[in-house]
Amino acid sequence: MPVPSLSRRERQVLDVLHRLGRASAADVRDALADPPSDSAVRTHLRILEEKGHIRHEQDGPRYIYLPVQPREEAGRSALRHLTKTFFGDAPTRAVAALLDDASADLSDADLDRLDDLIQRARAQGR
Amino acid sequence: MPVPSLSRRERQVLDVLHRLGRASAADVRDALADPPSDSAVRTHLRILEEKGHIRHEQDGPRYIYLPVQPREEAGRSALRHLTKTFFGDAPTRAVAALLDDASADLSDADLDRLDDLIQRARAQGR
DNA sequence: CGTGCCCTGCTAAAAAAATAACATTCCTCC
DNA sequence: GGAGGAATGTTATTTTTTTAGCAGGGCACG
Repeated sequence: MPVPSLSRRERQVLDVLHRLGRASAADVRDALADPPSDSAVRTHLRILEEKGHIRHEQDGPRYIYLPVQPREEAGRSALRHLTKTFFGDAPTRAVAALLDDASADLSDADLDRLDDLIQRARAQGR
Repeated sequence: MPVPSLSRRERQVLDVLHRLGRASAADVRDALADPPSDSAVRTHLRILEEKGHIRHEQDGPRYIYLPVQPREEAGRSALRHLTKTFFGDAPTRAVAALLDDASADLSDADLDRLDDLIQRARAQGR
């Protein structure tokens, strides 16, 4: 398990970038529940970039920051850690928790898609 | 979204406790990838307890620490946050990632159980 | 043109976190 | 009952994090 090398704020900022996909310093600040000064946010962005977790593109006068690691991939890795930590490394149990939590909001189409995923897993498993 | 009030180390230590269920200071230290001194671990445990995240029981001469919030519950809450951050708040997509990642290791019994969960969700949805 | 505004980079200071040293307490076993 | 060992509590120090102040550059617009 890789030691998380991010401080609390850095984690927050990086999460925001994953959520938004791409964002300016001001966007990030707006998305934080507990925002520090604009200048502070900028410092974190600069440090995250130094550490190689994000990069920026120029957009006219301003920088637009984006995560280096694709969202999907970062999500998988976070899921693995979470599954280990809270679900005894049993993905099925994590899935159960997700479904249980969300079941009220799932459409029939969603459920069909899930059935499909399971079909695929069965097919692949043999 | 609650602002995470835990520092990096505190998060690590609490994760270990969730993973192990219950653990002494030495157990926690052993479980850390990058362990500081025994004394440092103890300080974190004491602080986590002050903050109300963990509690301890006396076990003979030593303390056994455990999370206050049940593992399952903490897991759900972490899943919600993760789903928002990395999967556009779409639980189905988180499930897809989990299954995709784990499909090779899932037994038929696991898959049956998942089918069952989906059945239930369908039943509940109407 | 030049003034004001918005952005970035740099730097320094304050606050929080992480660590470990040391004292103390309690139990066990001779 | 005393010595040794293992655990906890307390406190101090170092390191990291977090924050913001301030200078500089470029663009838009009067």
